Amino acid sequence: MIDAVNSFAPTEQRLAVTCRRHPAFPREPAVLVRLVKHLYKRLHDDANALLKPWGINHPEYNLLMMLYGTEGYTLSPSQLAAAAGEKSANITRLTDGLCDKGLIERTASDEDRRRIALTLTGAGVAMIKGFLPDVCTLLERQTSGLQPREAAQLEKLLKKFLDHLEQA
Amino acid sequence: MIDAVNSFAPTEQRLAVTCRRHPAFPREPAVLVRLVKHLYKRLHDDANALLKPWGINHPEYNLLMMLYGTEGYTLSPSQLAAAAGEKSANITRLTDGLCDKGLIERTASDEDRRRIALTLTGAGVAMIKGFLPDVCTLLERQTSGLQPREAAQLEKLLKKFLDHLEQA
DNA sequence: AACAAATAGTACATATATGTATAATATACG
DNA sequence: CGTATATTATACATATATGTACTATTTGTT
Repeated sequence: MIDAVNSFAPTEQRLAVTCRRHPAFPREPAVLVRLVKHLYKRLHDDANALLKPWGINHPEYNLLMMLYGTEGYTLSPSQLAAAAGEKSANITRLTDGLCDKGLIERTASDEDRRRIALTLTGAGVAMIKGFLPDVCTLLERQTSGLQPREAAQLEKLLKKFLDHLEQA
Repeated sequence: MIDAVNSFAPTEQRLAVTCRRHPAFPREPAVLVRLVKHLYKRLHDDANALLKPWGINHPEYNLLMMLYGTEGYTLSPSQLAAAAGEKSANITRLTDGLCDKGLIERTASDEDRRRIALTLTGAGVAMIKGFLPDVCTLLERQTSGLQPREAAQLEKLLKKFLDHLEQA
């Protein structure tokens, strides 16, 4: 093993001290919340680094991918917000940038005048096809430490965690 | 069941379409990355909301807790960055704010003149003791959908995921 | 001993993200 | 039908976060 030092150890150590001082402090939830945060920061940074040469950042990439996975490559800002996990104001800011880059376009909705339709352009589709191989490699590398069975179990548990958060 | 609609469904649906279009697209890693992101955003927002009446935000809370869990309530900025999972420039900005609020103080290090010692003040310790009950309640509620065995398994898998990210 | 390389922490310009007010429009209700 | 309520999307002021250059200092190397 190259280097078994666990980057989470400094965090866990401090939580252990807090638990000794306050036996009622819920160690497990505190550990889980911080693991999610550390993972998120790392995954976010790695994706930003890979996408930088393509002139987009991780959230922009995510929006493009959610449109790409939709019939007609089209979603409204509200739908895109839900699919991408972004606040509505951020959707406006991010989609402004993607429009400026010519990767998506905004058009009025036929059925509801309050709504806007966001659609991938030809350039947007081309860019996705361009970076997909690199992104696939990154994604595979990020989770290569997990066996398929473990990844499936992790998915199940993360979903359960998320579902319950949303019922509170 | 009150409302079984799964907030992650819009995301997963789009990933499924992408996988059909690109069989080599790694669905499992893409799902895991987005579950982590959705969880992080939600956990972050909930903590910010709870802490707002205390005049601090989630990252500031986290720094206070890492100091609280340390001998003498003292860490250097580098150590705090590692424990809290924050970039060094953010540590400077956040600790500036906590100093302004009188919750921590900066002093020179005896053993290394490049270093600074960050220490909780009496007011900082008092604030932690003040909000801990509410934070404990939030933490317990956030993970109450998971059985203890599931939470332990989730911790193990998240650690494995994180460890591997850091060996890349 | 002298110099090179690395580390610690910060300043600051820039990037990213958000809360909330607002206007326009659709839907619900009496 | 008229009015109230909810929804959609955005503007914009503010909050949060970061990359990188820099200075001071420590450690490593020759």
